Amino acid sequence: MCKYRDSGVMMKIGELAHATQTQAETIRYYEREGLLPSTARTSSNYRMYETSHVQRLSFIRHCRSLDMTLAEIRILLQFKDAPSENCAGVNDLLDAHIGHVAARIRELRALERELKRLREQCVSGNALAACGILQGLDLASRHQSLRSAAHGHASHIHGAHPHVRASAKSAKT
Amino acid sequence: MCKYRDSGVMMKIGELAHATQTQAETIRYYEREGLLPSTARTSSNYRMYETSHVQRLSFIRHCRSLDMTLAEIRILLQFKDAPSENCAGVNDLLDAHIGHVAARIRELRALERELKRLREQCVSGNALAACGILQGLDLASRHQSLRSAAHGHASHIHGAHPHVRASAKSAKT
DNA sequence: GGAAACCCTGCAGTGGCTTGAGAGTCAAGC
DNA sequence: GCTTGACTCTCAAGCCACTGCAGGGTTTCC
Repeated sequence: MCKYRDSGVMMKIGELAHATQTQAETIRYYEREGLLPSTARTSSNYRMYETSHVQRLSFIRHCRSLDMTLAEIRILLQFKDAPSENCAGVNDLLDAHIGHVAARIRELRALERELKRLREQCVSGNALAACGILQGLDLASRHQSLRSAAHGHASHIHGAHPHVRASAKSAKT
Repeated sequence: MCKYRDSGVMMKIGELAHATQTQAETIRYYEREGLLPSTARTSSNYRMYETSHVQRLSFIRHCRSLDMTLAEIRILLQFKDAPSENCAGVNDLLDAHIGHVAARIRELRALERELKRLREQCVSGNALAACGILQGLDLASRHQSLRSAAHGHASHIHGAHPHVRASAKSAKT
C-alpha cells in the first residue's frame, strides 16, 4: 500500500495545501510556472512533497502576501538558490517594491479624498435628476476632459501594472 | 465626400478618443460591453459620434479614474438613464466604494510597514547566505504558516477582487 | 495616383489565479 | 468484492479591463 518510504515527512498535495493555506490548483500552477520544482510522483502519478517544499511554498506565499509579483519572487528565489552572491540585488528589489507600494498608497489617498468630496454632494432622498453625486461626476468629467486635453496625460489608469493590486471588496455581494 | 449632415458636431472614433483621452480600442471595447450604445455608422461602416457620446464616455472615464469597476459604472449609468428613481442606490454604491478604497489603504499601509521592517534587516554587502531579508522572509513564512494554520484564515490575498487595483510600477523596466 | 493616416473585425495576450469537466486512485465500510 | 466518497490527475476556459496585432477597407493629402 505504501508507495514511498519515510511516509512521516512525505505528503500529498492536499496536505501541502493545508499546511500552507494554499489551494492545490495554485500549487500546481506554481509548479507549471517554475516557482516550485517538479516533484517525485507515486506510481499512481500523485505528487509527493517533503518539508523543504513547505518551506519554499511558505516563502512564496509570504512574498505574495507582501504583494510581490511572481516575477519578483522568482528573482528572490534565484538569490536564495545561489547563496554565494552578494545580496545587493535583494535590497534593490525590496526598495523598488517599497516605492511602488508607497506610490500606490498616495494614489489611493487622493482617490479617497475625491470620493468623499463627491459623497458629500448628495443629500439622501433626492430625486435622481437632482442627485449631486451624478452631477458631480458629470462636472468632474467635463473638467477632466478639458484638463487632460490640455495636460496631455491622464490619470493613474494609464500604464497600470498588475502590481500592488486589489484585495478590497472581498465580501461584496 | 461628406457622408453625414451636421458635420460640425459629428465625429469619428479617433476624434472622440482624442477628446476623452481614451484609446479607440477601449471605446470599441466599451461598446461591446454595453457601456456605450451602438452608434450610427457611415456608409463605409465608420462609427459616428456626437457630443452626447463625449459626455457619456467622459463620465465613464472619470468613474474609472476613481477606480470603479465597469460593473459599478454600469449601475451608475442605469441610475442616470432612469432619472425618476431615488438616488439612494448611488449613495450606497459610492459608500461601498469608499469603504473598499479605505480598506485597501489600510492593507497597503500595513504592508509598507512590514516591508520597511524587512528592509532594515539587511546590511548591504552581506553575503547572501547571511542576508537578513531572505532570512526575514523565511522566518516570517514559518511564522505565518503556523499562525494561519491555527487561525484558519490567510492574508489579504484570498478573496482578492479585481478592484481598487494596481497602477504602481508603471515605469518599471 | 500613390502614400499615409485613419477605420473595420476578430482574436490573442496580460497576471495570478479559480473553476470545471472528465477521468483515475485510494481507504473505509458493508 | 463492491460501493461510496474523498482525493488526485490533466487540460481548458474564465475572470478583469483593457492592449496589441493581423489583415483588410477607406479617406485624405500631396
